[in-house]
Order: sequence, then C-alpha cells, then structure tokens
Amino acid sequence: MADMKLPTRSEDFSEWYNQLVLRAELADYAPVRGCMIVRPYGWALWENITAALDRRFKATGHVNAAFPLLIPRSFIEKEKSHVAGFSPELAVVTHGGGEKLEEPLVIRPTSETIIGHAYAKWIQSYRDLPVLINQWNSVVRWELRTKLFLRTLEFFWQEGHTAHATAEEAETETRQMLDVYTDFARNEAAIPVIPGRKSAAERFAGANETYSIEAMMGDGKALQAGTSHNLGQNFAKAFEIQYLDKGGVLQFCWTTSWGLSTRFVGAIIMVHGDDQGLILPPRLAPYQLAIVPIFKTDEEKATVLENARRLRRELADAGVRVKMDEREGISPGFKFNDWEMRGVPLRLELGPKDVAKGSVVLARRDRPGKEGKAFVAQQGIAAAVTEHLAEIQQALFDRALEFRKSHTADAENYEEFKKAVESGFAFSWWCGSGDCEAKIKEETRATMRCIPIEQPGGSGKCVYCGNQASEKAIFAKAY
RNA sequence: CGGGGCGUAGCGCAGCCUGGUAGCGCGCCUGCCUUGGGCGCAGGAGGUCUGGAGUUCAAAUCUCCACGCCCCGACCA
Repeated sequence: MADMKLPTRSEDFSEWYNQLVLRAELADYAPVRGCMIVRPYGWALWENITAALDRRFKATGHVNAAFPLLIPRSFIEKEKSHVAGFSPELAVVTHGGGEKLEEPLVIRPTSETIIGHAYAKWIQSYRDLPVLINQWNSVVRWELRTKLFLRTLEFFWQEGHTAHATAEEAETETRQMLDVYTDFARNEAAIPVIPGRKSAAERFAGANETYSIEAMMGDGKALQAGTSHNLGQNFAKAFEIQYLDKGGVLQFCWTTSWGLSTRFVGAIIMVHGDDQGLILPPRLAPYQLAIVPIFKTDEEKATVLENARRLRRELADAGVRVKMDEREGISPGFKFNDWEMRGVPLRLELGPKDVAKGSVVLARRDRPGKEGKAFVAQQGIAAAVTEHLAEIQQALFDRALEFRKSHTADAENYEEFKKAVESGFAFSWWCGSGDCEAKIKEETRATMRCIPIEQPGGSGKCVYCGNQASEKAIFAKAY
C-alpha cells in the first residue's frame, strides 16, 4: 500500500474502481487471465445478496436445485440463435482421463439447454406445470475484456428456469422476476434501477423478450444489473419439452429464465462509493457497524474494552452485524480510514471520555468528517443504531436517485441526445427501428439500455430519424 | 482480435539510454514509545530482476523469441 489514497473518481474512475476492489479486499486477480478470487469480505457481501434474493425466490414459489457444469456440445447447438450467441465465448473440454473425448463438452455459459433436456424428461402433463427451479452456481464465458466483478471469465450467479402451460403464464413469470429484481435492488442495495424491455439487438440469445434492470453508475454509465427472459417456445421446441393438456392434446411448454450475478457487487461499488472508498448499503453490508476502542493506559484499555464488548453484545443481540476492531498497535485514525475505505456504514468510537459520560460517538459513512459524527447515549444504543442504519439506507437510495435524475436528459433532438450520453442517460422517443439503434451506437457509442416499463404516455418523434414513435427509451454508454 | 502500456522484494516503483552482479518508499518481523483522523524511533528479514536463446571477459541493462498482466476499442451478465 505505497499510496494511502485512492485515485479520485473524477480523475480516473476505472482506476479508482480497480484499486478499491483490491484494497478493500473484496477480490483479487487469479492466475488465469480474467478470473477472479472472491475474498472473504467480498463473498460476505455476495452472501447477503444471495440471501436477500433467495428469500424472494422462495416467497414466489421457487425451489433450488443443482445441474451439472459440463454440457454436451450438441446441446448448445440445438437452439439456433442460442448457439449463434454463445459459440464465440465457450470454453470447451476436449480431453478427459487422458483420452480425447468422442464429443467435446462445453463448460456451461448458462444452463437453458441442460435444464431443457431435464424438463423434457420430467414434464408429461399439465399437472406437472409450472416447474419453478432456480440454481446458484458459476458459469464460464470467454470474454475478451474483463474487469473484476463486472465481467470475469467465470462468474457466480443464480439462474432461474421455469416452464409453463401458457404464453400468458410465462410472460407473467418473466415480469414477476423483473419485479423481484427491482424490489431487491431498490430496497436491499439502495440502487434506483429502471426496469424495462430490451431491444431485439440487445436480447438474450434464444429469447423472445428480454427485460432488465438498468442502473446508473457514479460516472454516468449504465450497468445491466439483472435480466429476465421470456423464452417463448424456442427452447421447448429445441428440447421437446411437451405436456398433454386437459383435452389430451400434446403442447409445447413456454419457458423463462432469469439471472443476477456477482456483477451486482460491482454495481454497489460504483453506485455508492466515494473518493474515500466503498459505501455499503446497511442491509447488505457484511459489517453494519465497526467499533473502534480508544485508550492510552492499561487501565483505560481495560475499562474501554470492557465497555466496548458489552456494547457489541447488546448490538449483536439486537441483530446488528458488528465488527469489533481490537487490532493492537494501530492508531484509531488509521482504523477510521480503514473502515471508511471498506464501506462500513456506521462506526462507533469509544474512548475513556465516552465511557465516563456513558455515551459513544457514532460516525456515519455517508456523511464524511465531523458533520456525520454524533454523541449518542449508551442507554438505548441498539435502537439508535438501528435507526441510523435505516436512515443511511434511505439516504443512499435518495442520493443515487438524485444523481441519476440530474444525469438524465429528456433529449428531444439528436444534438441534445449526443450531449446527454456524454455524461449520463438520454431518455428519448425511439421509433423502435434497429437501424436507428445501430446508427446511434455507431455514432455515439451509446446503446439502447431499455424501454422503461414506466412510460410517459402519448407519442413523439424518434430522436434519430424523426418518425413517429410511441415509446421512450433509455440510451447510454454502458459497461 | 486491433491499438497502447508494463513485467525488478508482499505492494508501488527507480536502476536499463551510456553493460561491471540491485536500490527506494510502503508493508512485514523485534523492541521501545504512542493511540480522539492514515504516530515516531531503532534494529531486522525478504529478490532465480517473467521465461528462453543470443552477443560479451561480464547482462536487470544490448538483440531475438515466447509468455503474462493492465488500459483503450469491437463483443458481452
């Protein structure tokens, strides 16, 4: 750690991100290019994400299972747009047990095919439907350009795969999971995402319709933070997932898939972080509060630590995730900076003066310096902390929403549009033509992020071609 | 895959141009001292200079060939 300070976000956002991930000990580079070691602090954050999502999946009737890592290559080839989309980024196993394999095996880039194969065996009757399965796993996609959490060769995620009797049911499921992701992002991660529909060009390989939640990062760029696909009958037909309906007629199922990955950790970093480091939303933070004891003499140490431990227990009993920093030989000032860099939402400082007064200092991570510090009585500390955490959670959301709003322009013409996508989102009328979309991308490097579910109504002129348009879309440079 | 940058101690770098067998800061270890915003002092450990081949009496340094990583583009959760 030659340099104690991070690069600032304004001077080099990318470098700020890279260094922060390493310094906060979220992740490290692996020996293989593009692969990532998720360190305990990063994994703890991911575990809180998975717990919050898994709760929601179970609450909407889904169950977990585990499908294999290796897939026969022929499976990938069964759905033609799927193979076209994924072929360039497949890792293929050609040898096993020292022998060349008869048929190469693909390391799953996603599991629609192998799950489709299983569903074809399991589903016979309308009575077997719907099938609502999720799995937590990792997948491999041979990406050309990688970045910790945002795009790694192997990434961790969940992939939900469901099969339904009707098109309507599948669409309802697809939209329900989009809502689940939206709710999770907003209420757990304090990220004001925009749920919407993807254009044909941005659609998942093999989907009829792709929905996503889009978030704005601290540099104004967009990040797709979760996706939900309506696969229609494409995979059902490729894998012969069929059932007999009530009338005894053989029908193809309607399937969906939806996923959210460790990329979301990157979103949390880039949405909330500041020049001091991470700011983690309290509901997901591995540690919600760090206690820094302060003392000089041995007597002070004894009383302060005794008091600090009592507070820790009280807070832990109230359900607060507490980290007690008892590291020796490190100054309090160092610890303050350290926990700020690591994004702990609340810090509790406790010195001899506080012990004498029966109070503590609470410092809010989202308000740097003295402004964020307050003396709080030890009496009723748990309630005070819980309240502070809730306030911080809300403040982070409000701030992110304000940032997004102030970096989003309702661009009416192409000049405004070009200016808007330099620093944020353009929300503009779009005729829906792939040509306009492609030309915009070519000329501005901004892509169609989504057509938000929430529309102003009415109609306007396409920001590129000027033709009549009935929907407005978000365009932005994206990760 | 195109363009750029870089591989020297755990991390960040200097040394290379002009060959002479390796240094600085941080971190780490020990001791003392300190602790309310990134303490200080003293002592110490730690390096096949990415790999290979070549030139030379002599290569971190010059030449060639590999490999790896990072950044910027095209592709993507």
